[in-house]
Amino acid sequence: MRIGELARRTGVSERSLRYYEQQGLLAARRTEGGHREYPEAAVDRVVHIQELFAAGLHSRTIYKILPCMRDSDGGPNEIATPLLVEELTAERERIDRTISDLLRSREVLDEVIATASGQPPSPSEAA
Amino acid sequence: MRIGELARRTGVSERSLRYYEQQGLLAARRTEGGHREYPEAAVDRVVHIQELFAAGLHSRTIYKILPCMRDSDGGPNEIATPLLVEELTAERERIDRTISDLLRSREVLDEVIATASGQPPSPSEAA
DNA sequence: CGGGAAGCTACCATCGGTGTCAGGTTCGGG
DNA sequence: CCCGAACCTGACACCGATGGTAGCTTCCCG
Repeated sequence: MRIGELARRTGVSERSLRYYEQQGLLAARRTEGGHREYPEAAVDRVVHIQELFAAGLHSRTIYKILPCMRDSDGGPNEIATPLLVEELTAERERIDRTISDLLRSREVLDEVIATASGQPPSPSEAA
Repeated sequence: MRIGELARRTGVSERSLRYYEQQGLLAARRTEGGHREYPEAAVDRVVHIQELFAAGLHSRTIYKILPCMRDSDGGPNEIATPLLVEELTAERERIDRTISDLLRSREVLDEVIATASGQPPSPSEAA
């Protein structure tokens, strides 16, 4: 498929898809005239990429782990090097901290919301 | 206390503390000569601010919810307006989505790490 | 009172994914 | 063949918290 369809099907802008390619995250064959031609598997791959971006990983990190993921494009996988594993472990810890922050902040929001709803901070009923 | 001590005690840079003030998040009395003078409660407040920043809230949003938080500086609180509640609810949903993304991405990382550690996720085929 | 530590303001830089525009080329149905 | 839709490359802008520098002032201990 071409870039327009891929964008539509993934909800990712064409701009971003080209950026992913530039970062080495997403390969594409080219037509004679230079237009990108994506395989079906590209849809899943873009979804994966989006997830990792959403988790705050940098494109360079994603670049390194993509070949180590299962079913990244159906083929067999590479194995992460010890160095990469170390990096991913650090990333994992960062994610854990972020989740903790989010949970705590969500509680704060809930408290403010509950208070405004006339319920002093003990979550029982919602209006 | 002055800004240096507050920075030390909260782990937040002086630069950021001045930024918080500029954004209306953190008030400070001034000495004759113009130096900032913070009360003890500022430490807690900065911690709160950091948590909310860490959760991805913008300073403008933090500005609006700070007066609605308990013990923000020990005094009585304002009650969030319906409009603010709506905004906070949206923010809450965003946080929920972010947490989901993080959990999923963490699983991905764990899988890659586990695979590299010699433990294939499903011991059916070993290449 | 002198001098070094600490503060002040103001400004510019950075990061990185994404939006957007401009100007040109390719594609493909009618 | 023609033309509009789709695509191409390249460049610039943005967001927003934070880092850093420069040049000057204030603070406070000795």
